[in-house]
Amino acid sequence: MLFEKELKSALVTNFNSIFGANVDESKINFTATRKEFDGDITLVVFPLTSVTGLPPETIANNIGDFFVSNGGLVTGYNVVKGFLNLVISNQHWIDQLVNMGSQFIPDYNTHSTNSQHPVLVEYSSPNTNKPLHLGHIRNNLLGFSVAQILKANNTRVLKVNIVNDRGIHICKSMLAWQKSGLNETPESSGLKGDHLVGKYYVQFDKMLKKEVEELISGGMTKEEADQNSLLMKEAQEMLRKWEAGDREVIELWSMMNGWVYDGFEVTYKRLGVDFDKIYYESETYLLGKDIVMQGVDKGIFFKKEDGSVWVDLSDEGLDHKLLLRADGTAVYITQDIGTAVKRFEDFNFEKLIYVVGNEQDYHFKVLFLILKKLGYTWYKNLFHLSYNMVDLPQGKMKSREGTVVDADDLIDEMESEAEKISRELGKINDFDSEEAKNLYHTLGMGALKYFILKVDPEKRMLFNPAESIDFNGNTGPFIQYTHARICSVLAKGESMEALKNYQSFSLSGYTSVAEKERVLIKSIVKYPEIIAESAEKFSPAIIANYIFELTKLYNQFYHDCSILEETDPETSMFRLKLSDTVKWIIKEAMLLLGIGVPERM
RNA sequence: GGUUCCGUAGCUCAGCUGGAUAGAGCAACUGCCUUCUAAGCAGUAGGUCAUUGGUUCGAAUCCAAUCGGAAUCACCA
Repeated sequence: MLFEKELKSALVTNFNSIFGANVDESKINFTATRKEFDGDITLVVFPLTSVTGLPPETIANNIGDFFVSNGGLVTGYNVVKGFLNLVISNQHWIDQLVNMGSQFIPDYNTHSTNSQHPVLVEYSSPNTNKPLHLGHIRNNLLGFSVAQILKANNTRVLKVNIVNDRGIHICKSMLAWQKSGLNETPESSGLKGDHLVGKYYVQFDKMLKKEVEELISGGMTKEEADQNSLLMKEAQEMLRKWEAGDREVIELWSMMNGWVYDGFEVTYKRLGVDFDKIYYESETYLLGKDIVMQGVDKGIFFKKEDGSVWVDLSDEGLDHKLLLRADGTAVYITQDIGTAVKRFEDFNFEKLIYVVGNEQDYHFKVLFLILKKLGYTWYKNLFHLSYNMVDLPQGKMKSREGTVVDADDLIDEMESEAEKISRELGKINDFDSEEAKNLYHTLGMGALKYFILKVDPEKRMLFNPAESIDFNGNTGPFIQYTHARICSVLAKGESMEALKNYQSFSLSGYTSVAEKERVLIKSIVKYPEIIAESAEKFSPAIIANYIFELTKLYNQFYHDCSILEETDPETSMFRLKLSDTVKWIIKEAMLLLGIGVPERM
C-alpha cells in the first residue's frame, strides 16, 4: 500500500521516544481505511498494547499526534476503537499522481533487459484432431495475457506453442477419413479444416463404440472388447507405420494436419493471440526417445521384459511411470522430455512457464522429476501454471456427448450479440460497414475475454451458454464504454478555447480536491502495484478486478462532477487531466488482458 | 482407496500473507436523460462465509475433523 513503508519506518525508529519501548516491525500493521471512516490508511493498534502496556485509544492518539507533528504527510487522524485512521495530505496524493505519468509506461517491443535470458510462456498446445473449444479459449487468453503482463514488468518474454500433431488421436481421425471413402476436403465439404478433421474423430469414436458393443453382446467383457477391437488395432498399426515413416500414412497425415493448421490460424487470429515460436511434437518426440534410451543405458530408467521402458519415482513418493510402450512408440511424456530439452538448447531460458490445465498437475510433477533425475539442473526453472476448467451447467464439457462449446461458434455469437446491442442503441449510425464490423469484434471479444479472465485462474468457472455473456455491469463492454465516454469528453474539451491546452496544465499546485476526485486518485495511483502483483501471481484476474474498480469510480466521478461546465477553468483542466489518466490506464491495462478499447461505441 | 483442489447472496464472482458493520455484477423492485455517451448513476431487498471444534485481543481468512463436490493416480493426451 502507498505510504505504508514511510509510515512504518518512521514509526519504528521513533517508537522508543514515544513509548519508551522498542517495537518489532511485525507488530505494525496497516490496512486501507474502510470507506465509512475518514482517512486513507489505518494502523491497527491492538498488537501494540502488549508492547506498551497502554490502552488502545491512548496508543492511537499518541501515534496520531506523532505523525501529524512529523512532516506534512499526515494532516489529521481519528481513532475508532483500536483503529487509528490517518489522513494523507492532498498534496501527497497529487504528487503520486504526477509521478504516475512518467514513471510507468510499459514497453512491449524494446527492453532495456534485452540481454537477459528469456522467460518462455508455453500456451495453447492444441491437439490436431479436433477444433478449439471453450477450454482452449481459457488457456489461450490466459497464456497471452500472462505474457503481456510479464512484458509490462520488463521481462523478456517469448511465447511458444507446442502442437501435438502426432499420436494415436490423429490416427483415429485419419483412419475414419480413409474408411469413409468420400475423400472430403475443406473445399469440397465447405467445412473449416479443423472442424472437418474433428468430424472424423467423432466418427471414429462412434464406430469404435459400435464395434465394442457388438463384441460385448457376443459374450466378451468390456475390457476384452476394448482389447480386441479391430478398429483400435488398425489405429495402433497406423501409428506404428507413422513412426516407421510409411509414406502413405505420412502423406495423409500431412494433408489432414495442414487442414487443421489453416483452421487454427483463423481462430488464433480472431482470438488475437500469437506465438514467437511453434514447436511440433513430430519434431521433438525422437529426441525424447533418444534421451529415454540414454537414461536406460545410464541406469536411470529400466526396461521390462516386454520391452516397455519405465521410471521408478518411488523415492519421490510417486509411482512407476511408463516412458515408452512395449512396441517402442512414444507416449505423451516422452515427447515432453524432448521438447523441454530442445527449448533449453534453443533459448537457455531463465524460466519456462507451462500454461496447462490442472488435470495435468500429476503429469508435470512427474515430468519435472524425470528431468531432475536426468541431471538437468534447470528443472528448477520449470513452472506449471495450472488453471482450472470451464464448466457448463451440466458439468464438464464432453466432446463425445456433443456438449462442447465450440470456439468459433462462440466468437460468432459474441460478435452478433455486440452488433445487435449496438444497433439498438444507434450511437454509431455514421460508421461505415468496415468500422462497424471492427467495433462488433472489439466489443464481442472484450465481453468474452473479460468474462473469462476476471476469474482467478486457479478457480473453476462456470459458463452458461443459455444466459450468454453480459454487456452490462462488471463486463468488458462496461469498461470499453467508459473509455469511449472519456474520449468523447476529452475531444470536447480540446475543442474549447479555454480548455484546449489542458494537457500542459500543471497538477502540482492543485490541491482543492473533491471527495470523488480523491477516491479516484487513490485508485489511479495503485496501478503500478497492481501490475507487479499480477505478474508475481500470474493472475490477469487481479488486473481485471482492478480495472473494474477504477472504472466504477470514474463513472461516479463523471456523474457527480461536471468537467466542462465548471466556471473555474483550472477545475475543468484538472478534471480533464484526471480523465486522461484514467483513459490511459484503462487502455494499457486492457491491453494486458488482450482486449482492445474503442474511441466510440 | 491414496494424493490434490474447491464449498461466500437465488445465479456468476471479489475479498483469503488474520483486523472495524463480509463486497461487486446479474436477476427482482424504485428513482435519475432539454445539460460532458443512460452499455451509465443512485437506492431497496437479498448472508449462520458448508458444519463442528481449536488457536487468537480479533477468524470468511490459520489448524483439525466431518459433510458435499471435483481432478488425478492409463501401454489416453
